[in-house]
Amino acid sequence: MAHRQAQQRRPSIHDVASRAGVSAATVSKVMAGVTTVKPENAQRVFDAVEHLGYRVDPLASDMRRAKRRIIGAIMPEFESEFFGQMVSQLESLAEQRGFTLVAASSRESEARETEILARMHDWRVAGVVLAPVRNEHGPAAAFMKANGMTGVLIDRVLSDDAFDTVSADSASASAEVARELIGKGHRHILVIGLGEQAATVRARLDGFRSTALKLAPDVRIDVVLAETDVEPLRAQLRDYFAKGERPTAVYSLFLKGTLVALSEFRRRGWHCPDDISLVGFDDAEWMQVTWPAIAAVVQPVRQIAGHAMEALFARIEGEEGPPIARLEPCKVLMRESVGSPGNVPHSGGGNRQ
Amino acid sequence: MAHRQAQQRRPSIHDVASRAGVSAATVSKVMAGVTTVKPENAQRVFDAVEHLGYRVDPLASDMRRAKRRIIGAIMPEFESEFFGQMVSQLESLAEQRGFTLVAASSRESEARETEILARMHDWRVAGVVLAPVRNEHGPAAAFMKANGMTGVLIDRVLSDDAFDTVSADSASASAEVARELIGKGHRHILVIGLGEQAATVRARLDGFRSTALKLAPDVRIDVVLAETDVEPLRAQLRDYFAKGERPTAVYSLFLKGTLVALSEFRRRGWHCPDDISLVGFDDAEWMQVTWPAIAAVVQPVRQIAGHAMEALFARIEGEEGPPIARLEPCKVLMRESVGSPGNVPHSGGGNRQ
DNA sequence: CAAAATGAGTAAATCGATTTTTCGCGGTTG
DNA sequence: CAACCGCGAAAAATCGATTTACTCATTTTG
Repeated sequence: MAHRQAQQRRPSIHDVASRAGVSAATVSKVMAGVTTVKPENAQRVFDAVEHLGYRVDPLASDMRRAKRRIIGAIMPEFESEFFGQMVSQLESLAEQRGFTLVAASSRESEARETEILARMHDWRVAGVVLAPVRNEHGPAAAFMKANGMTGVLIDRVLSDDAFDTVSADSASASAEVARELIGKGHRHILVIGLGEQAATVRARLDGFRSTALKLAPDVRIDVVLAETDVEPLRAQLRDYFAKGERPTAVYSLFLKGTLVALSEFRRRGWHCPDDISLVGFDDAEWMQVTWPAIAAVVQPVRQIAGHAMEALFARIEGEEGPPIARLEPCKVLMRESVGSPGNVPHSGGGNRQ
Repeated sequence: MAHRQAQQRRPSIHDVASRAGVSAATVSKVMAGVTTVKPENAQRVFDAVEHLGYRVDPLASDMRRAKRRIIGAIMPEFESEFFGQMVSQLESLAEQRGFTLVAASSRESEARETEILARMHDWRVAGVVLAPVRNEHGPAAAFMKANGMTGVLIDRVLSDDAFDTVSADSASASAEVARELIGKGHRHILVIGLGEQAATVRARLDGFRSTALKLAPDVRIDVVLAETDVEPLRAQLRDYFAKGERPTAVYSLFLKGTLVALSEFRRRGWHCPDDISLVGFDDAEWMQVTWPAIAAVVQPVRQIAGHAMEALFARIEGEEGPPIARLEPCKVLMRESVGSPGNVPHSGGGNRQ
């Protein structure tokens, strides 16, 4: 069978060398673009490469170097648009520099996070982009420090004393949300979030609260924070409303919270923005096609990915100096889910036209 | 500086060997669990491993084998829930078997798809899970065949003469959608899709059409198919409605189509399900929290991923025999976006309880 | 013109494992 | 008692590149 031959061993650098009539070392140099090779020999090597369809084996090639051309990426999950885009960006940026990206999901578990990191250390990756499950003080970052790994922390992180960090400017974005809501006349606002991700949640909460209080000292801000999981948050939110609390706006500090809020509104038959307003941190494609379109804070994924990789490669190439904490500006998209309070619907069915 | 030591070279198998007073070969055997090692020596190896914190370098370990313990995954994109979950699943399944998953996104380009595949071939991956941009007859599958790579094709694929395939049973699911819509009394239905993904689109379309016609020979089925991109589809859909066409239900054959349909409905001020019904292929988390909740065909991601990996590892382990085409059953979730035609809303607000 | 410097290339060491081959030794067997 | 087994372990080859050290020429320099 002729097509069986396809399964044969791929040509190695020695096959190329013997066909070109030079040594393997010379072939290696030609492939690396070293200029001290006689043009004639270089040409023979190129011809042999062409004829045999030779390609450098990255695994063998990486064997001899301490830092291999592999970058690790660890994300809490892959299912959301944010991390999906992030992985996609990181992969393309790594590829541009001739690196291979190995991505793994910690599935929101710090234990798994550390395990994955250990495995990446086994691979002697040149660097790691880590979006920690909780924050920069978790066991994963500690592991990286203890093992002298180079890396960059992103997303659920503010700043660190050992690693560069890149994240969205949660505080400023939240301040802008506060400005918008206060400006529309809201004076009783509920903020929901997940306490686990301490650093960012605090930044978002503080940014929101301080600006809101500055603009309207009489504003009432309630906070419903669940510790770790989404379902408890749903329960707490249900309780909160059951007690008769009736804020005019809800600000969700993370995507799943926005979904929870929406589903609770549904349960109670409330409609945005007539009955209650809603803004969420994190944008998603569907938010602009629903009725109403959901207002959201858009994180600059490309910038975060880009600057994370920039910082990472700088460190890989030996850049010294104290860690840098970067904050990327967000965009706030005020869509139809935000209105003015007391703006009682044209009492009828008109709330849908 | 004490913590500088962390950056030191990691211990190799020889370090372990000399500390345990045995040869490297013996250490290798102990690590591999070979039983022909004297218990006493094994114990000394374990002690040395423990003391030095030794871990096998997977890269070096893979050097000597033809098939390395790496699996490649190529998806058209990472941003959607479907492919996000898919990558997550595949990663975890690969890890379970001691393999590392390298994932890359073809970004809906067949050229990129082949490039990525070539790079994975350079890595001598043991196998590839490929979700082709278009279908099983693209250049990527051809490349795999030509190079004797082992792999499994998933998602936008029906069956192949060289590779195992796993995909959702689009035809049956579409038939069920047809049953539901016809059952509710719809007799003028619009189907929208993207022609590019020939195989699956055809299956979904045929499955829907044949069942609908069988149940109601008088049904009118319009089809709006764009060739490659989503925006042309939006334009065509706009034209279609502008001509005065007024189907009572829309069946979207893919996720983005559902978003396009929804946004077109919005533009025209139509509401589901009173003005028009909507079902989409592919489910998403947000679909159950919007008003109305969107009916959708749920693809069994875990089953697809699981069976794809099963098939792949069987082939890696040398299983012979003709390629197997697997179809995984979908679930159809009929949510509020589907109603009966002419069922003019109980003109009031009652449609919200 | 001899000595030192430069250029171009190769053989061999190296990376960190795995696998094959060889070896030593105590115990059988003829 | 010599030839033979078989076991456990060590030595050596291997995987496919890169890099170091070294060898010839050729060229420059004192």
